[in-house]
Amino acid sequence: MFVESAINPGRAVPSPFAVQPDSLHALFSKLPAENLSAGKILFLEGDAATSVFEVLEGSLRIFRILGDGRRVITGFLNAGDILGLSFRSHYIYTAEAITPVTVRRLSRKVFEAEVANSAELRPVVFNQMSDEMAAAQDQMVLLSTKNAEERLCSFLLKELQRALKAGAVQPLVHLAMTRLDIADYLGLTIETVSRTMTKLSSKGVISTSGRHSVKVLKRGLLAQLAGDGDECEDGWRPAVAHGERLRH
Amino acid sequence: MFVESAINPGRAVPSPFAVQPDSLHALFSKLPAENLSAGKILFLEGDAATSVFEVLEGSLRIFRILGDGRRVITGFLNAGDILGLSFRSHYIYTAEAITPVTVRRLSRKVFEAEVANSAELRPVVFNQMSDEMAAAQDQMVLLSTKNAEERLCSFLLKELQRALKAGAVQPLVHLAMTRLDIADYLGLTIETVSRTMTKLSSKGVISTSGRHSVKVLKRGLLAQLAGDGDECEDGWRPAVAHGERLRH
DNA sequence: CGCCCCCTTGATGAGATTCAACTCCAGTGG
DNA sequence: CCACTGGAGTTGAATCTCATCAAGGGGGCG
Repeated sequence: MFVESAINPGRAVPSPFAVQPDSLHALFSKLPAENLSAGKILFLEGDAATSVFEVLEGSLRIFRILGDGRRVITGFLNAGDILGLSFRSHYIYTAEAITPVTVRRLSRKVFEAEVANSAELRPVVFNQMSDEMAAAQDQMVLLSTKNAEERLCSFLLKELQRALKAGAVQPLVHLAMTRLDIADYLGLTIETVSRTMTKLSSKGVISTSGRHSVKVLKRGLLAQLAGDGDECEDGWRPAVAHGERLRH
Repeated sequence: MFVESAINPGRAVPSPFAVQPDSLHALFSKLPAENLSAGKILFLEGDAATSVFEVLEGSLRIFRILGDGRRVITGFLNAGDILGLSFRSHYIYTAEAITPVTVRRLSRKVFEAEVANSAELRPVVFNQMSDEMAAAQDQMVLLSTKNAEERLCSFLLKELQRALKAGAVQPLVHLAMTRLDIADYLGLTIETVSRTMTKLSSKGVISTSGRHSVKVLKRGLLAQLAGDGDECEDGWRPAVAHGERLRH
């Protein structure tokens, strides 16, 4: 059950269900499902954060809009994900449906009361928040240091892992979002995303069919091109430049 | 006490003490202080996450090292900050002293037990984690969309706000970290940071004296150059492209 | 005082953005 | 059934910002 707790592996996995899959899920199970059609807003940045959501079906993008109209997508959500934990009084980003979406809504008050009353639930919520934090850190690493190809490969690799974890047998990724979404998520332009996709296709790493379907032909190479293949894996430690460990 | 909860303002503030300043602090108050000299490591990425820390004095950098040796600084910590909340079983980054540092160490087990037993403490811990998440999101926005000047101005502005909040009367910022630290934090090179500093000086926005002292001469212009001056402030809302709100 | 490291400044080049044209596809209505 | 239309994606050429490579200052500490 705690296989996800080894050195790094669970970090990039956005699913909240790596541990104790059911206890959070159960909170929502008796609530009515709500439907959003594609393009509809679930909540806006700046709104009072009154609800926590569970995504039952479909995909959403979460983003912030800057003063000059630029959009930064900070994440995508899919079936099984929980949305709305890491907020104080107001939502710090907008959540919008990419595809038709089904969610369950739990009032924040009830949610907090349930968490307060359940010693089982607390570590699950805590782990969920820690995973979100870890994913944000990964994204910061991607945005600070990776070039266009590395970013796109990282993205495709993560989507592939998600698909496989969700039960896919073929290395086939369905990208619900548009190229512009991917660009805004990776800190690139739509043209650069498109060009890089083309380059990966011509290298034989992937093959695209239609706008939303990508088959991964060379997973190893994809991982290598993603740039963090050997990052701190299996016991590797950064060289300590001029410091010793703190005795304690 | 809840002034920090208005639309956005508290978001970028890393201090955990915006609300209920003392309850977290109190947890650590009876513990012995530990000292680290500059350059010493408090903990390494990948270490078992056994402790939570309170910084009493000094500054630290938290970072990850990539396979090829590149370093990504994901944050800086100062007196009053809490370190080590957002972890699962292992630390996901390294924490290293920039200046001589004094910390108090609380075992994770004890910390979790205390939190479990105190209904007062839980929302404080929760808010602290939410603030960390918000700061991470801000950093993602900075790294995705801002150019070198905007990044540096954002950074200086944040440091200025921290200094003022800490009781500074003059608009004087002390940068404990090196240019390389700033570069690794902002996703730039040391040369670009240096050039941009020079440019801001010659524009009369700031004036530097020595390597670590920066006086902010034109705070308004600095905020404007930071690029998010009018981002969603006072009720501004992003135009909803093709969506309506979900009725609920 | 002198050395070393940190920082600054300059010249060049690579990679991504920008601007622009064109293709492809889905949906619509005649 | 097919032409029309508009959004999404692709491709090309020019531009620009920032990284890289290289050399020179300056401050702090022995």
